[in-house]
Amino acid sequence: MKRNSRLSLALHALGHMAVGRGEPQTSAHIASHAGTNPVVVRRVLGRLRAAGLLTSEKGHAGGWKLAKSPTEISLADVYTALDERIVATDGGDDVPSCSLEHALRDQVSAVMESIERTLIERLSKTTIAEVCKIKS
Amino acid sequence: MKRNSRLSLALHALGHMAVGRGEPQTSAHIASHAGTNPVVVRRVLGRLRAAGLLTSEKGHAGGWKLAKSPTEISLADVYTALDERIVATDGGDDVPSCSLEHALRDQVSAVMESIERTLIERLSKTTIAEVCKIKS
DNA sequence: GACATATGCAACTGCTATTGTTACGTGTTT
DNA sequence: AAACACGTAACAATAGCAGTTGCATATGTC
Repeated sequence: MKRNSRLSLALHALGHMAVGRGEPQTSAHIASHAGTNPVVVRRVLGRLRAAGLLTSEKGHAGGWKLAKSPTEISLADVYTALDERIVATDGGDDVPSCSLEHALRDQVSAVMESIERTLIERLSKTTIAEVCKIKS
Repeated sequence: MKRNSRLSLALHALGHMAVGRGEPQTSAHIASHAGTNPVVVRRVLGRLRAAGLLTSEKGHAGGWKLAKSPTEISLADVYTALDERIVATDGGDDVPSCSLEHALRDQVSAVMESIERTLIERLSKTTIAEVCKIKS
């Protein structure tokens, strides 16, 4: 896989759950279709569960299910659940040295933050249901 | 440094040039203030020069200068000059395996592309001059 | 209870992208 | 000629992830 694979994998997994309504999807199943490893799937989905987007069950007939309706899960939910901060560089905390550099750094990170917010706002306008309008 | 350092470094460098009007900034000067290496600075600024955003001069009193006014350089110019595609994953060309997976992949990349466009549109609304409204 | 199944988690390996560094060439000014 | 600054190639060091293995835990079936 390549960059941004966490977000991509998460969306794929959510897609599987949204399409196969009700029946829990196992990490092994998702992994085989996504061309990756079950452990990797669990790692990513674990974050989404921590954010309350889905639930998991152990044992027979276990697996992963959506915690909400696909129409209630936005891409922003997924993005933030994964702690992705694509644009903004969270705190490069080295000494500001000169004051001009300090001011510059502040300006730059302010703009980055602003853009990050714009990105999340855009993401919040698309739901999992829309991404998976394939057969729904 | 950390991730996304190219964009950040580029903005810092452009900031220095915008503030120190006229006088060319050397890569060594920028590097020391940005806490990195002159060669790294040249690597990044070389791309911006290729995009026509700035010029460089060799020899005594040489260095880097803006090719346009700070008000004419948008963040989108910098972003595209660096060939950054933060959101979209350009062509993960592995076999689609099952058709559902194929459709899902298409949907996801379509959304990603859309978001990338939104991001660039947002970036085009901010200029270097605005980022450096420190003392202008 | 025994067993199969599936998640939870930790530790380790390996790969890849990027940064940092050194070295040397080229052009420019004094 | 000498100092200066960019241009570029080559290499080392690093960091972030994906991938893998192994084992513990929980759950349903027989």
